[in-house]
Amino acid sequence: MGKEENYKLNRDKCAYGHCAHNHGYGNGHHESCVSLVPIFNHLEDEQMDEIVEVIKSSSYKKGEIVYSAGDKSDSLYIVRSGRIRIYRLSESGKEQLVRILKPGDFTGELALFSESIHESYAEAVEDTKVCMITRSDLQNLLMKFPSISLKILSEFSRRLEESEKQTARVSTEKVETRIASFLTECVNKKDGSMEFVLPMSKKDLASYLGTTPETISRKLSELEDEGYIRQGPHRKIKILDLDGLYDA
Amino acid sequence: MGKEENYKLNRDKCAYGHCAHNHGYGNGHHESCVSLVPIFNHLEDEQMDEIVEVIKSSSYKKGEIVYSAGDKSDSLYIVRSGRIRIYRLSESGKEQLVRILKPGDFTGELALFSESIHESYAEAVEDTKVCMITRSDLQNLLMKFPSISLKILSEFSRRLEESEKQTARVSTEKVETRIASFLTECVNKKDGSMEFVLPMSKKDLASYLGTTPETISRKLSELEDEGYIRQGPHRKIKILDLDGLYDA
DNA sequence: CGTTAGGTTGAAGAAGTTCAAAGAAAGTGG
DNA sequence: CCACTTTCTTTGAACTTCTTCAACCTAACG
Repeated sequence: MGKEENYKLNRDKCAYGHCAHNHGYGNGHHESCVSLVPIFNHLEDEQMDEIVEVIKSSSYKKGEIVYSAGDKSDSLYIVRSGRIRIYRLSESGKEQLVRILKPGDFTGELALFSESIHESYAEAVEDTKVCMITRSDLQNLLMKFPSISLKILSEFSRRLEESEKQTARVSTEKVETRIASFLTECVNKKDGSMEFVLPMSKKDLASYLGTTPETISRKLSELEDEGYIRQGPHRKIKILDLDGLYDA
Repeated sequence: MGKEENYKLNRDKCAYGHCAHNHGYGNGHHESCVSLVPIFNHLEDEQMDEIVEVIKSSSYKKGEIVYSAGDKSDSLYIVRSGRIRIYRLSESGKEQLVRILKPGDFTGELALFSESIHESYAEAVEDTKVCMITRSDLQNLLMKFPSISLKILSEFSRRLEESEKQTARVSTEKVETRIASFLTECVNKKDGSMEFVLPMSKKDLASYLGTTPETISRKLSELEDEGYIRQGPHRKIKILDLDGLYDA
């Protein structure tokens, strides 16, 4: 479990290594995640100050578990740096990768508003720093600054849309199609460039797409043989025929 | 498309057949859905009045489409009576059932807060009445009554949790397990009773669980042969061995 | 009461999983 | 920086699960 400190106490002392990067950037918010994440960074300085008051900070070493299924959930976690893997274990014990959090993303939402038990696991993929807000503090903030709710609602609806799309994909498309559309989306996110690095291991990709590493490996080879893509070392992938990939 | 009327103008005239059921129930809110749905019914009467002002009402005959993928989305739809099927069409043209809305449920959320194009289809399963609030009206309400946001956030997080669970199920469990856990949940919702009616056709169930009607039919027969359940007429199902079903 | 949509059943074939084994990459500690 | 260990990845082959198609049956609906 990560060490937890009251961030308020440290906000001007820069007790963390990462602060070095933030020195001299202007206003006093750079030291916390408040000014970094989309759900808060639209607020006025004074409002941010109020949030900073209730935020706690915590860090996790690579491989550490942030929370487990069954844990009581009473905080919202916001990633400040690093990456967090969110996954589930099915009844039959298989792992299913739900999503990977990057800086600015948050998790812990489910339990904040409805139930209070986590159903998924959160694991630091690399050394990771997070900000935490407790349920009650957050609810106070939401009542006080309704615009935060709108931001979170916006993020929720985006995520819901994505999750439902993912369900539809896994339940109606065959593996090859799922892989193809995943690759296509990687390109879209890269905005044009036909070359990119897979955002996760093929093992995780298999888990995310609802298949096995063996099948991923085979299907990628097939796509390569058919001339749609080329695989480089270190998970590098180059799309050779985007349109062909779509139809495949 | 359903006929649309400004509900405000009619709220005291009872232009709708259903109003007959509501006459004489006490306060003036029973005629609209405001007092019926969880996201609004916790408010004060005066606040509800304000919402009633901006609500429009609309009704759809069985089989009518409420919205289609690709339509611009600018309203939240709240089901007042009837049922609405939400489904997606995959790139390969297959239909995937996302959820079925009952009275009190809402949809249209995605586009209200982030994108503005529907990715799914909404179809009235039976004659259905809905209340609608436009995006801008809703956003005003949310800023004015922050507690509404909390309700919607709560519903979103519940739905998100459910959707992610569904994704995990479809991607890690085999069909028989998915069916078994679906049946188990039907029992849980019925709170104890081991007998219930499938909430949808087996065709829709197949689409919801990511399989085919043929497979559903076969697996249910198998479960029956193995003594876990008994199928009655009219989609009636009785669970004979709940624990066995869990492990199967 | 006939028409249409939903449901069942069989048989054949496709798609994906599993297991085993070996090779490649990444992390660990000297 | 190297050697070592661990984890990830690839490949083959047997096997399982599920889909598909076609036929037939049954319930729902105008």
